[in-house]
Amino acid sequence: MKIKVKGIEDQGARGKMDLNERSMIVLKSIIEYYIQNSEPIGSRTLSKSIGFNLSPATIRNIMSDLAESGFLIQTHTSAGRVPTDKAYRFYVDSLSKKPTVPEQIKQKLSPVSNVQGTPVEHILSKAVHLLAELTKFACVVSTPKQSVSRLQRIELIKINEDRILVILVTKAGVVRDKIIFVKENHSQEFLNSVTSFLNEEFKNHSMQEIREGIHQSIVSDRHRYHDLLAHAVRLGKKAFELNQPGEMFIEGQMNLLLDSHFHEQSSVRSLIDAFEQKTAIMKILDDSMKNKGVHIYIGIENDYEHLHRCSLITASYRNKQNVLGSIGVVGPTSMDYKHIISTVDYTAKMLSKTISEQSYD
Amino acid sequence: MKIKVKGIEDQGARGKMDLNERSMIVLKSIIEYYIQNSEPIGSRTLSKSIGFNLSPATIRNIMSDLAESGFLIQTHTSAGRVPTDKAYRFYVDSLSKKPTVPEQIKQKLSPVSNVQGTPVEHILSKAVHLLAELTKFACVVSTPKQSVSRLQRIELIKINEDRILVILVTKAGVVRDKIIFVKENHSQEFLNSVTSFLNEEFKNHSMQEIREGIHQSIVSDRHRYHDLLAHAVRLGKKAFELNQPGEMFIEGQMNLLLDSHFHEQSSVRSLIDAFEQKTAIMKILDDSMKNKGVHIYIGIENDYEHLHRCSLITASYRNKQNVLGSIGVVGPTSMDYKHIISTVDYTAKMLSKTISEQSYD
DNA sequence: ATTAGCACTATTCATTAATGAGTGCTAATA
DNA sequence: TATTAGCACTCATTAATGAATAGTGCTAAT
Repeated sequence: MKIKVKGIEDQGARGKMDLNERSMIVLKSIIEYYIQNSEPIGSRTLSKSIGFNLSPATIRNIMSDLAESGFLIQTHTSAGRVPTDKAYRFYVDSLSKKPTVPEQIKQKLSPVSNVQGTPVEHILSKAVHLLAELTKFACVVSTPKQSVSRLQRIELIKINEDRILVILVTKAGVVRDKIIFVKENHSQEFLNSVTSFLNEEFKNHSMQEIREGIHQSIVSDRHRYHDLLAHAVRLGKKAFELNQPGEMFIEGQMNLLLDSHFHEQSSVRSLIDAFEQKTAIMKILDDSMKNKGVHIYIGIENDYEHLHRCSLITASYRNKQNVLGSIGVVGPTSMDYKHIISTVDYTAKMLSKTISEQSYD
Repeated sequence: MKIKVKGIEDQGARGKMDLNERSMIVLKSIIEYYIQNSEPIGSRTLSKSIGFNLSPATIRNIMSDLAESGFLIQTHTSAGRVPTDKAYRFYVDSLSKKPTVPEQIKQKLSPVSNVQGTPVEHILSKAVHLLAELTKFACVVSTPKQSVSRLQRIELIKINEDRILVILVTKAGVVRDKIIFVKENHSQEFLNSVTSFLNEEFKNHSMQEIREGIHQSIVSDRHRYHDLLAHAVRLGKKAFELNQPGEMFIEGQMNLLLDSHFHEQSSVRSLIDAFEQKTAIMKILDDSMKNKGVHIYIGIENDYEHLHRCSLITASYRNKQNVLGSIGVVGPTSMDYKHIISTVDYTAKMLSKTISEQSYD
C-alpha cells in the first residue's frame, strides 16, 4: 500500500530533490512517532509503518543523512535517533496554518465566555486554568499591559492627610489601584474637582499618551498660573506615573514535573528557576504581543537558558482596540505541536472575544 | 557526658512515670533525627547519640513500646521505625510556645514591610513568595475576606446603558470591582448622587452589616416613596451583594514535588489534586482565622484525604480591626516544625503589622 | 540507488550473592 | 525487676553477571 504524498508525483526526474523530499517525509514520521510515544523509532519499525516500501537499510541511510544535517541525534551508539530542536522547527513550519479545533475542546473551553460582570483577571485565570487542564502542561497568561490601554476613568480617594488612593479603570475593563503620597492636605471636594478635570482631559487616551501629555502640560505655560489645574496636573502625574510591573498567572506547573521529559534532576531545577523568576517567561509573552497569531519558541531558540529544554506556544489576546497580553503553554520540546497550537490559538481567540464584549466601549 | 533534661531530675522515685518520661525523650530524639535526616534511626545509633547511657537493647524495648502505643511504625520487619502522625502531634504539643526567629530569617522577610503604596495583594504575594523561599515548601495565603472588612468607599461608574462598574474599597486597603447589570439607564450624575448616599450611609460598616442593613432598608417603609433613595438601595443591594469567592495565592508548589517524601506516584497525584481544587486548602485557611496564633494540621488530621500526607502550618493576619485572612505552609508531615512554626508565625505578624500601617484608619 | 546480511554496541531486565542495618527474643546480670 | 549481651533472623540495598533486545554501520550483492 502506497500513500500519495503531495509534491512527490510532480517530479519527473529523480534527482537530488527526490531524496530530500523523501527524507523530509521520513523525518516527519520520526518526529510524529517520537511526539506520540516519547521514544525513538527504529529503522525496522519505521520501514514497516511508513507508506513507501523502503527497507530498514535505506531508512538507516536516510537517518544517517538527517543526523548529519542536524535533524536527529543519538544519545549513544546503539540507541535510536531523537529529533533535535531544528527538526521540531522544520516540523512546525511544515504544518498547515489552518488547524482545526476538535468540538470537544471547544466544549471544554466554553466556560471562559460565561462570565457576566466578572473582572478581567478572573476571566484570564479561568482561561489559563482550563488551558492547563486541556494541555496537561504549564500555562501562563499575562495581564493586560497598562501602557496601551485607554483610560475609562480615574478616581482619587482621600485616605488621610498625606495619602490618596488612586483607582484607574481602563477601557479593557482592568481596574488598578495604588496609593500616592502627597505633602499638601487636600480635601475630598478638591480631589473631586481634580478627578473631573483629569477624566475630562484624558478619557479615551492611552496611558502612554497621558503620561507624555501630562509631562507636556507641566512644561507648558497653559496651566501654570491656575491653582486647581496646576495641582491636578501634579497629582495626575503621580497618579499615572507608576507603571506597575506586568503580572502573570501560572497554572499547571506541576504537570511539567510529572512529564517524563523533565525527570532528570538538572532540568527540573531549571524549570523551577524559570517559573520562580517570572521575568524570562514574561519577556516571551511580551514578545509574542508584537505580532498576530500563534508564536512558537522551540527549546534552544529561547534566549533564557533555563528554558532550553522547553517549547512555548503563545498567542496574544486583545479587545477591539488593542493587543492586551498573551497566553501560552510551556511544555517539553517534544510536545504535540499540532494539538497545542490549535488549542492555544482557539483559547486566545475565545479570550479576545470575551474580553472585547466586556470592554467598556 | 550526660545531658540534663528538664523534668528528669525532679523525680525522686523511679516508678511508672519514670519510664514514660524517658520514653518520651527517646521518642523526641527519634522524631528529631527523622526530621533532620528523613531516615529512621536505629537503636544502636540512637543509643550512642542520646544523653542517657542506655544500651541498644533497652532502646529497642522502649521503641517496641512506643510502636505499640502508636507513636512509631515500621514499614517492614527489619527497617527502622518512623514517627506516626500521632508522634508529630505529641512533638509539636511538647514544643515551647515561644519560638525564636533567627535574625537571618527576619532579614530575609524584611522586604515585606518595604511597600510604599502598593495594593494589599502585592504585599501578600510578596510575603508568600518569600515564605516559600525560606521554607522550601509550598506556601499559600488567602486574600482578605470581604465580609468582615469595613467599607471605606464605594464608587459607581457608568459603563453604558445597562452596565455599571462598582468599585469597593475597604478599610483594609482592598479594592474590588465588578460589573452590575441594570434595566434603567441611569446618568452618571444620578449615580454620583447614589454614590454619595451609599458612602454616607454605610462608610465604616462591615460588608456583612451593610448587606443586612440594605435588606432591612428595603423592607422598611422609610425610603419607599423617595425615588433617589429607592434606587440607591436597589443599586446598593446589587453592588454589595456578590460575595466574591475568596482567592488564594500559591507559591513554591514545585518545591514539594522535589521533596523525597512525595516521590511515590500516588502522593504526587494527591498533591496536584489538592492544589488544583483549591477548596480544601482554602477551608483550612478559613478555619485558621477563627483563633489567634499558629495552627498546625498534621497529616491524617486533615479532613481532606489528599492532604493526609501533608502537614499545614498556618497563622492568621489582621489589621487593627479585624482578622483578614491567613498564610501558611504545606509540607511533608516530617517537616522541621520548630523552624516552620516560628517562620510562619513571624511572617504573619509582619504581615499584620504592614497591613495595619497601610489600612485606611 | 537499494537492499540483505552480518558484526558490533549499548541498554534493559532478571538473577544471584554479598552486605549491612535493624529487630526480636532469650538468658544472664545487677 | 530493669537492664543488657548475644545471637538468629529479616529484609532492603547493592553490585556483578549474563541473556535478551533493539539498534546502528558497513560491505557486498542486486
